[in-house]
Amino acid sequence: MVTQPRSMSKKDRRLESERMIMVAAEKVFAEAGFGGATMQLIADVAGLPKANLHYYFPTKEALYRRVVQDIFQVWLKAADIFDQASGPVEGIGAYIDAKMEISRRHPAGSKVWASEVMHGAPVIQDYLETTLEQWTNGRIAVIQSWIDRGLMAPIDPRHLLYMVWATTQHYADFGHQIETLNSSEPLTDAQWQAATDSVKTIILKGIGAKSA
Amino acid sequence: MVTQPRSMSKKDRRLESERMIMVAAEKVFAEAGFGGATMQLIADVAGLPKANLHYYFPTKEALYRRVVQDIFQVWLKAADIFDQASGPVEGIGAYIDAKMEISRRHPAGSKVWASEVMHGAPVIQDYLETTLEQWTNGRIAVIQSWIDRGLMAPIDPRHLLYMVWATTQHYADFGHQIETLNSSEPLTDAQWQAATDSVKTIILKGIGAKSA
DNA sequence: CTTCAAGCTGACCATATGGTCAAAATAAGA
DNA sequence: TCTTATTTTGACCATATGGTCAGCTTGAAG
Repeated sequence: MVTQPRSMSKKDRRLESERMIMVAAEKVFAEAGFGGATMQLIADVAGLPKANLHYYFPTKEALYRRVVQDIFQVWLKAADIFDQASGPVEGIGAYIDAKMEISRRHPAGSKVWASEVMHGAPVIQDYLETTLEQWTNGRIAVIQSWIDRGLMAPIDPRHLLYMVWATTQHYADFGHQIETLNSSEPLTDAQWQAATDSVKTIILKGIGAKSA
Repeated sequence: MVTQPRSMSKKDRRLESERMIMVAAEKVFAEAGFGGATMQLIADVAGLPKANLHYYFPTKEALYRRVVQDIFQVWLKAADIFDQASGPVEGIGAYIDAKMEISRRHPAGSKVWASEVMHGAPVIQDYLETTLEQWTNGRIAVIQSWIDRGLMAPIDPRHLLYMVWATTQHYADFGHQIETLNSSEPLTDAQWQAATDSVKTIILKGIGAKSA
């Protein structure tokens, strides 16, 4: 078994090409929106001729859909931590950590998601109605159990989730505004840490979270 | 003095026409993004021929710029309450009330603003660097004075502001997602009130706000 | 080496879009 | 009523864009 194969199989090359295109597409869709993005620009960013994109992805919509689906998966995976927690301090705290990390590492993905939802979720409406709703209801049940066990104040779990989503994603979606208000400098490690701490402090204190 | 003048002056008619176009434009820009919006669609929504739009607004960018500037004004005005407050409970509480009300009444404007910032603020960057920065610094000073007077916990005022912005605007920008998770029904009056209460409760408690 | 399927690409096309313009319609003032 | 400035609009244009396609290249299997 070779750990770093010099040459890839055909299947691997195909996946690799698709991956490169999707990375470029995510970036361009995030910067220009679906309507403002052009296949030509995505091709340029990916360093490929435009016709090559259409070899791997038949239409702009198809490419966009794949990008959004990809982001949604990252989104959901970040929530695994949530379930293994014994109480709100650990669970919500870790969830905020994870979501802030995603905002920092994958701001483009967050923006594409935000843009998609803002425009009425034309391509992932079915995901919202199925996967997201199930996930949300599951998490609401967990939070409710914490409330029932007296581990936090009787806050409506739904609005708590919205607040966590809104606040953490804000650092990605509105990153440009935040950077501008930071003397047009990207946040430093320390500033990201301070932001995360502030968010966690306010929310955990705000819901009266107690360790289990 | 006639309270409801049957006929308007030339100036009024011009303003009225511009207003109608901008209302239509705000809606279309919010739904489709700048790139996805078309002058033809805006014209259709406004009930005017496309050429008429270009009589009042020379280019798509000019129209868009006016729409964004308009929104920014509403944004700033909502903050007046902030200053007249004696302490964080009244000031931040009223600010959250006002911003939630805006999210409910002008979701399209919020979306246009979000879209603009997400794409790097190509047309209102100067506003971010001047007006918004000044406004923000002013509010930070107010919050800091509250902290100094022991009226709230020593939270970084900047991140507190971001949290208020993020959370309140989330109800407009992600309104579609929220509606989907609400059995695809718009939030009722009671649900909006519950949302506002939840947000205020968590944040005010989270920062340890005391009445002055 | 030959074969052939998979991968790649320049050139091309139909359409949609932002924007223009000349002429018609309308309204205001003398 | 006549004149003039403003407003309105259908028709038109140049360009950009999503998508197609025929032919070329590549590389693996036999």
